[in-house]
Amino acid sequence: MASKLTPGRIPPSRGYHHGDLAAALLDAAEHELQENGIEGFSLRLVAKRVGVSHAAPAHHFGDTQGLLTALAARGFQRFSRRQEDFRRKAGASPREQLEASGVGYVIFAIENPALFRLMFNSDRPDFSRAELGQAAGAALDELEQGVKRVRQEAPVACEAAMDVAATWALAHGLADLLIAGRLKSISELPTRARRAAIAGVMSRAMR
Amino acid sequence: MASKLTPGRIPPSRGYHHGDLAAALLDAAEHELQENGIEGFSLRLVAKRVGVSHAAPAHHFGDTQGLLTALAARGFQRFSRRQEDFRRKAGASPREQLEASGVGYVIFAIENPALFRLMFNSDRPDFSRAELGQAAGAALDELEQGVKRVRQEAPVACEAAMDVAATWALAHGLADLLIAGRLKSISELPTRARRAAIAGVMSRAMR
DNA sequence: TGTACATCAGTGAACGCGCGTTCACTGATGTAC
DNA sequence: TGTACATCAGTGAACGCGCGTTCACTGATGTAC
Repeated sequence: MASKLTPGRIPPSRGYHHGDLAAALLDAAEHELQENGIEGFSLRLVAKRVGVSHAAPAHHFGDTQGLLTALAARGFQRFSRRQEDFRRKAGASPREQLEASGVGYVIFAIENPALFRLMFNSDRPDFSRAELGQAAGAALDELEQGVKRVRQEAPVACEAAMDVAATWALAHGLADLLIAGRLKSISELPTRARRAAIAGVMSRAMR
Repeated sequence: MASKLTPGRIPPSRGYHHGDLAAALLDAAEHELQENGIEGFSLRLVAKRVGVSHAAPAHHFGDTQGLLTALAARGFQRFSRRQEDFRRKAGASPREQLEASGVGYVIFAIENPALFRLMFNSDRPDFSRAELGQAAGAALDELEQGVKRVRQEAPVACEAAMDVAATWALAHGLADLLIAGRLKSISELPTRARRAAIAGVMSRAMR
């Protein structure tokens, strides 16, 4: 990102220039999304939260869609990384790795419900922009590769596309229902138990 | 609904009074939702589509949220009925019945993507209103009962809550990914093949 | 090191727009007698 | 059957609001010399 600070440079804490407004706007936009939902999202509120005039964001993101596109792209990067976190802590077998991805998928959604909705349930970000299209594609590819590795280990008769669909749908459905506050039998568990329940659902269903 | 026509009564095709404006507004709202998405939904456009002044809807639904709540409630009723359609055509065993519900779940979403999103991915309808809460609850209960009947037939060691979660999540995830235009390997199939693929995913995963 | 200048980032006032809601109204309908 | 009246459904003008966007501007920064 062009506005990224050169390393070691300390941004002035106050003053006419912000220092790293682009990043600050993304953070603020994410909080706005959490608090007001996509339906109540506005550029003016984001600017207000950062303490900057409401015309300032245009210098960095063009328009509202630009900001939401950048936010969704950053979301997909974090989404991939979160799944990687879980894979790193899991066993080495393809199956354990795939399950870990699935758990990471769901946990990310729980940790970032508003962002997850922006990424998956909104028409507002522009997926045709390379920035976002690539980030989203990379996240999906990783999952697809995971499924293929499991099939190579224990080949079965079904079509690969259906394996991918089933695995993805399970993780995605769990994520979406949990953040919508349905499936309270799981979402209301304490953190550790909830995580175990999610892992249980993923592993039983992948069997 | 209070505005329901008494049977046999023919509404005047033109005139100051509409005849059955409440139903017409719901239909128009659904089309608006399809065309503009929830994010672009407005009461004024709905009224315009029906050809009525933009203050008229207030007489029937109070405010925007009232209209969206009624629309979502009607959606859940149709959602239940659609699943029932598929159950009626399926085999009698609990497993076949549950699979049929799952397929109906996904097909409904494909047939009514905007409505499905209103029902599951929006904060705008008010689920605390009895009208909607009951319709949504009934749809879920039916699914839950289906899972329980399968477990009675072939009891396994897992918690019932997890069975429900896995089954629901699979159907829901498939639905949500398909209407988001992801999973193109399935969504771009012709109707019959697509339906078969959905049934395949559901049945393999429920195994 | 100092100065001039170009570039950039953010300001704040102004714009037009569509929105939901309110309100006094009027035309149509149904009912009581 | 006819008339008076209450109720209801829809009108259309008006309101204030927050929105995104535009624009001339100004303060800060970095660079060339």
